[in-house]
Amino acid sequence: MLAKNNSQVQILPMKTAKKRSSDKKITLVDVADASGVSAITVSRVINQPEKVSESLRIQVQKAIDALGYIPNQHASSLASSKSKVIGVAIPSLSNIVFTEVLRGIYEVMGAAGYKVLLVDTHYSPLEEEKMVRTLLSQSPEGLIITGGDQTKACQNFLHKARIPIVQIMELLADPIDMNVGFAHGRAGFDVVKYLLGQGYERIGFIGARMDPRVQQRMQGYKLALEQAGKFEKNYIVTTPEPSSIGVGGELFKSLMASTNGVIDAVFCVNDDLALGALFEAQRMNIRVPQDMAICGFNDIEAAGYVNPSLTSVSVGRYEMGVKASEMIIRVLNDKPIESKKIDMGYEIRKRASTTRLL
Amino acid sequence: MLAKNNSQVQILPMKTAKKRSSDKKITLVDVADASGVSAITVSRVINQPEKVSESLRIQVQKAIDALGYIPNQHASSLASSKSKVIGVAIPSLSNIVFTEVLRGIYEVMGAAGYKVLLVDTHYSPLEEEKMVRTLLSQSPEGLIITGGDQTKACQNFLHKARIPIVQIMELLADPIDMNVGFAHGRAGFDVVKYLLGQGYERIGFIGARMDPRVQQRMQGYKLALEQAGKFEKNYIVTTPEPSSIGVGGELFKSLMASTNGVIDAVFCVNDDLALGALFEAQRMNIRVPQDMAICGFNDIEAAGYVNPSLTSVSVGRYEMGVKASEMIIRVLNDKPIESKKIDMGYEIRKRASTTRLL
DNA sequence: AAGCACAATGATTGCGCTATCATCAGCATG
DNA sequence: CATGCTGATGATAGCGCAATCATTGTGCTT
Repeated sequence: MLAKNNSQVQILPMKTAKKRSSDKKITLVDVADASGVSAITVSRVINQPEKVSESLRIQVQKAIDALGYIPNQHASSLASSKSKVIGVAIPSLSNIVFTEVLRGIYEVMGAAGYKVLLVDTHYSPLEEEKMVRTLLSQSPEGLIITGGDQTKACQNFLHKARIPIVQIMELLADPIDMNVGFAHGRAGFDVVKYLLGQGYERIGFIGARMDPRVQQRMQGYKLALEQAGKFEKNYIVTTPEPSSIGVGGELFKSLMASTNGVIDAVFCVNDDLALGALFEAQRMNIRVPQDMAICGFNDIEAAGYVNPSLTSVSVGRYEMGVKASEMIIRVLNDKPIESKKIDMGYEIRKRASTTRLL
Repeated sequence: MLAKNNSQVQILPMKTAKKRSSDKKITLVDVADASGVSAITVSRVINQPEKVSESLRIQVQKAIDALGYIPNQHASSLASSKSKVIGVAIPSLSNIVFTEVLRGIYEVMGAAGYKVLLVDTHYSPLEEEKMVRTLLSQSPEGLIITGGDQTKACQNFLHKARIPIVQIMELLADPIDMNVGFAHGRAGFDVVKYLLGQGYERIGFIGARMDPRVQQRMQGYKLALEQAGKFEKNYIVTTPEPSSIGVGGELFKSLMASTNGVIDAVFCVNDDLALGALFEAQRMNIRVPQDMAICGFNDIEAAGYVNPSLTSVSVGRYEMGVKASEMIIRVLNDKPIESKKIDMGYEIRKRASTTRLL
C-alpha cells in the first residue's frame, strides 16, 4: 500500500490541473504526488537526504527538478521555527566602512547556508528600533547590529529575543550579548601622539556625521592634546552632515579660516574627509606634509595610492564581519567561543602625508 | 457571549504560564487573551487598524506593548501569501556602483514597507541561479536583478515566478519583465569620440573584471576607434581581476610598456582604475592632461576632487535603484507604468584630465 | 415599527511545511 | 522462535496567522 493510493490520486487530476494553469504554486504535496511518495519523504529529500534511500531520493529529486519546485521558506520556518535568516543592521549603506564588514558577513553566512536580511538605520536609534522590530518579525536565528546606542525599548526586544547577537564596530562596556570591535578613543589618542611625535604642534580636527564612534575618536584626540598642553577648542571643526570628499574640503577651508592658518596638522575622522582636505590643500598651495600633515581614518584603498600617500588608521573591517558571523554560527551550533568580546585592534599606517621631511 | 468564553480561558492559566517562563514566544493569541478580544481583532489592529473601533484598538495596542509582542512574519506570509519582501541580486557588495543603486532601492522599498533580501552573485551566473532560488524560496513579491546573463534554468524560475521583475544596470534586448539601465556600448563609443575630438589620437583601454557591461563599453570603444581608423589591438589591456586603484596603476604601467609609451589617452572602464592610472602617471612624471588624457567611468565623488579632476561618465545609480523600485511598487499596486523599459542615460563629465590645454 | 445598510467583532478554516510518533520490513541476538 | 533493534517510510497534528464568512448591534429609512 505504499504507492497504491498515491498513484490513484496522482496522475489524472493533478496533471490536468497543472497543465491547464501553470501558474498554480507547486508545493511539496505536488512533488510527493508526482513521485509517488508521501510529503514528508519529499521534505526529507530536501532537508535530510541521508535519511532517504538512494533510489527514492533520485526519484523524488527528478520530480523536484521536473516541476521546478521551490520550497516555501515561510511554511518551513513556521513549522520548524528555523528561519535560516540572520538579521544585520548597519547605519549606512553608502559608507564603504560598512560594506566591507558586510562582505565578511555575507561570505561566512552564505557559506553556512544563512540568508542575510539587511536593514539601514540611517544612524538613528529610533529608526534602528523600528528596523530591529522588522528583523525580529522574521524570526532571525542571529543578529548583527552596529554599536551600542540602542533605545531602551530596542534593548528590551533584543534581550527577549534569546538569539545570539553581536554588536560590532566599537568595544562596548555592557554589550547585550557578544561584541566585536576596536577602541576608537584609543585610536584617536594614538594618532595625535604619533603626529606630535612627528613634530607637528597645532593639530586640528575635522569630523562629520559625528556618530558615537566618531565622537570617541574625537575624545581621544582631545585627551592626547590636553595631556600635551596643546588643546585649543577652535582647532575642532565638525558638521552633522554625512562625510564626503567635498565636505572634507569645506571643513578644511573652515579650519584654516577659523584658525588663521596656524594649523600644521589635521586629523580627519575618516579618509573621505582626509582626501577632501588633501585635495583642497593642494588647491590652496599648501604643501603636504611640509606645511601640513593630514591623517585619515579607515585606510581605504585610495589612501595608499594618492600623492602624497595618506596616513590612515587601518582596521580589519572585513575580518570584523567574518568574526562576528563566526561567533554567531558557533553559538548556533553549540560550539564554544573563546570570548564574548573581541578587540580587533587597529594600526596606524604611516605614510607620506604625515612624514616630516628632514 | 462576546467576551465570556475568552475571560474564562484567559487570565488564570495563561498568566501563570507566562510569568513562569518569559521565554515562551508571545503570539497573537496571547495578546488576544490579554486584551480580552479575539485573535482576528488583534490581527486587524496591526494590519487594518481603521477597521477596529478606537477604544478596542487602544486596548489591544496596550496589550501588544505590554507583552512586547512582535508578529511572526512567516505565519503571516503563509496565511496571506504576502511576504512584503523584495529580492535583490547584485554581483558585488564591495563595488560602490551597486551600493548606490541599493541606496535607492532601500529608500523606496523601506518607505513602502518592504523588506529587502539582498544576495551577492559574485558576477557568476551559476551563483546567481542558486541565489535566485534562495530569493524565490522567500516568496518575494518582486525581484530586482542585475543584467541579463542568467542561466537557462534561472530564466525559467524567473518566468515561472509571476512576480514583477526588474533587470537593472544595462539595457536588454529581451528582458524577462521590466528593465532599467543605460547603453554601455554607446557610452564607450561616445567617450572615444570625445577624446578624439579633444585631439587625442592613440587611445588606450584599461579594463578589469570584464563583466558583460564592461565588455559592452569596450565594444563601444573599439567601434569608435575602428570608425576613425585608429584602432590598435595592443592598445587594450585587461584583466579578469576585480577593479581597484592598485590594479589600475598596474594596468596603466602594462599599457605604457606594451605600447612603448606612444599612448596619449586612456579610457578606463571605471573610476577606480582611472584613479590608479592617474596616480601612477603622476609617479611616472607623465603630465595629465598634457601628455596623457585619462577618462574614467561612473563619476564617483573623488573624480571631481582629485587633481587634476577626472573626466568620467556620470550615471544615475541612485535614481536607477529608485526607478526600479517604483516600477515594482506600481505594478504591485496595479498602477500603470509608463514603459517596461527605461533608459537612464548617462553624461560625460568633462574635466581637467582630458582637457587639451592650448 | 419593520426593514435595511453598515460597522464592528468573532469562529472557522487552511496556508505549506516539519516534528512527532507510528508502522513495518529485515535482520541479529539470545 | 520470540525478542529487540535498526532503517526507511508514512499518518497526523499543529506552527501563527489572515481570508472568509457569520454574527451582532446600531442607526437610518420608509
